[in-house]
Amino acid sequence: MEEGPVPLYQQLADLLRAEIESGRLAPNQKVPSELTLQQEHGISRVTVRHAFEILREAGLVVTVRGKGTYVRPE
Amino acid sequence: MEEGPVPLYQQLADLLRAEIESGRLAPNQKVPSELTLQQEHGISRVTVRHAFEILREAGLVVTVRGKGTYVRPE
DNA sequence: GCCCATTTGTACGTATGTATG
DNA sequence: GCATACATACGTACAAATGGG
Repeated sequence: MEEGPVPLYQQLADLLRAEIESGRLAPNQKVPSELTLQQEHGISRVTVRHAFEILREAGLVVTVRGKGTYVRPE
Repeated sequence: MEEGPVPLYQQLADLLRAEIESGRLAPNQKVPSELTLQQEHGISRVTVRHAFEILREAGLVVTVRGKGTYVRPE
C-alpha cells in the first residue's frame, strides 16, 4: 500500500483539529481567519477554505459569513 | 510563449499610474474612492483594492482609513 | 457627545480560469 | 481524465475611522 503525500488542506485540517481537540482552541473561540492562515502557512485561500470545509463537515467548527469561523460549542 | 489577457486589476493600476505620471492626478490629490472606481468601471471592489495595492507597493499612492487614497507627495 | 454618511479594512460565499503532475 | 493548487473576479456583510451637522 502506498500512502502518498498528504494534501496541504488535509494537513491544515489535521493541525486545526488537534488544536481543537487539545483545547488550545476552545469552544466558541474564533479560529484564525482564512487570510491569517493563508499568510502564516504560505498557502492559498482556497486551500485554507478546503481545510475549513473538512472541519465543518466533521462538525468541529461553524462558519458565519462576514464574521469568521468558530469552534463549535459543546 | 503566450501573453494571455491582462487582469482587470492590472489594467486599472496601469490606467491610474498613467494619470499620476501625466500629472492629471497631482501629488496629494485624492484618488477617486473605491466605490466610485467600482461603479465607473463596472468592476468589483476587490478588484479596485487589488489595483490600489499594486500602486501602494509601487509607492505611488498612500491610503488612509476612513479618508481615502492620495497621490504620494513628492 | 451623538447620529449619519462616506470610506477603507476585514471576512466569508461563490464561480471560473490556469497550471501542474 | 482527475486531483491539487493558485489566480482572477464577482458578490455580500460587518467593523472601524473620519468628518459634518
